[in-house]
Amino acid sequence: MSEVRVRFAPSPTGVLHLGGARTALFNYLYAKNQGGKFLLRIEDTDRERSTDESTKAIIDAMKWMGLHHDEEIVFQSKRVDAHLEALNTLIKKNAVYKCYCTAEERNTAREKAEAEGGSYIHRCDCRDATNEKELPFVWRFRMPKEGETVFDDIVQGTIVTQNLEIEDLVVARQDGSPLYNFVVVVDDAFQRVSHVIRGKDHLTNTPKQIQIYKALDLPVPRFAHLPLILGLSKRLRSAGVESYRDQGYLASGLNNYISRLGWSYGDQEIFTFDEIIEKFDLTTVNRSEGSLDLQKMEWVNQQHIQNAEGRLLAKEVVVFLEREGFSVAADDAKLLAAVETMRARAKTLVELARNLKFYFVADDALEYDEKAREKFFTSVALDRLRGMAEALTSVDEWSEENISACINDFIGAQSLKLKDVAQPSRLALVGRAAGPGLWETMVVLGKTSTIARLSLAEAI
RNA sequence: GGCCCCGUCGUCUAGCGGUUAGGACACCGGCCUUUCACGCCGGCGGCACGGGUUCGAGUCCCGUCGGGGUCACCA
Repeated sequence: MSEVRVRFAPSPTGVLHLGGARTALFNYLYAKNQGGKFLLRIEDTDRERSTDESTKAIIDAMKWMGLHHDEEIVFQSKRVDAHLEALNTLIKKNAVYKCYCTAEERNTAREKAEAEGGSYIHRCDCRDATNEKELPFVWRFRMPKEGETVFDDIVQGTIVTQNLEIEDLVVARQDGSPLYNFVVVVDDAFQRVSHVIRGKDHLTNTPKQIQIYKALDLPVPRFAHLPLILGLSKRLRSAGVESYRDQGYLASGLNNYISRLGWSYGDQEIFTFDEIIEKFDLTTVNRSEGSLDLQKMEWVNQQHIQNAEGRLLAKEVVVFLEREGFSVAADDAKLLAAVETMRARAKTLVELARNLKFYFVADDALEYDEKAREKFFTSVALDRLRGMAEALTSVDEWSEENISACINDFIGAQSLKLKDVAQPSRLALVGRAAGPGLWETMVVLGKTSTIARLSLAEAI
């Protein structure tokens, strides 16, 4: 069996949005699952709209997602010679013809067709004209007029198109520059692409391209057209992968979520990246289109935050802590410990970083939640906090066990219950009425900070 | 409008002629508990509609309706 070679071929006209990201991901997954190659081609022949910034943004986004391409990136704009050569082949084979029709002529014909309630398919006398004219022309492809074009789409099933329904598409502009449906064939053949995996919006291009493959005597690849992602609000639609990265998504979480849009593996929801690669199967991809569910996406990300290796999570969150104004080393022992106390409480890295701030703020700069302060910092409570602070000075080995024993002695001596002091102390230590368990919080904070914060607590 | 594709809880999905139609998110209860989470238990909620085929249809066929894609000298 020949090697599986797939490609992702974005046009660099904007950011890599989720739809494109999923196409790239599915290509990558299929390639890796099959032990094949994942190629990247930048379709930058539309000079008007293509930008270098966009190219860079797409490459960066893919890199972040972990979708590393094999072989050199192919820039379509650098392949015009090959395109022109292929065009020459078509000309020699009489597979294309000169069409002299003007834009006005086409427009009136189109309007007429639409007025009659049909669709416009360009047909003119140029195809059968025998005499050359000294007029501007485009090259049109001589589409078969009879029969049908059939292909077996891996996800969509058998697609049959009547050849009469396929237009004699223009293959090269008046200025001689080749057009998309033509160059995509030339380039896919050049890169020896075995499977074309792309969005379903390309479905109607496929029969045209198949006819071009045949005219050029090139092997026709297999096709797989992915259902589109619907229900994206305009804002979500335009949001690039990097905006999700900035919102605190882990690459593994984002990949997991978007892979499940159209693909599934029994009842399993959470997958590591390697697991998706191992289990991915194009033939089980759904035909129906799906839509984004931000809440579920967050939940999936949360699961990945919970499962992530501690050092990796710490490394990821450092950037977000930086944004909150805290500079912490990725391998800082306190950070590592702090992350462990908080990971179950964050859906995103942004949230995790915010929750972690209190560990790193100066003891006398800790701010208290106003509502909680009014509720818990009663004068009785504050007395108890100071008592606790004093009792804790006697703890030598600063462990959860010893801290817990010390505090229990303290409250036992006063016939109190843990409930009586838990929330006031939490507020004094964390600044909020919610947070990790007290003992673990104290351990991470350290003896000095713990005692300082308990003593510093004040009513308004 | 022509052509093409799709249609299971609100959302993502399992199902591949015989199931009490399963799971997940969200939502609502409860448990756990020093708070908030996490976790656990339970609940709500679905085969778009109408015809066939069949002993039997979410599963097969046709139609209707609904949704989407595409109809460039863009990619």
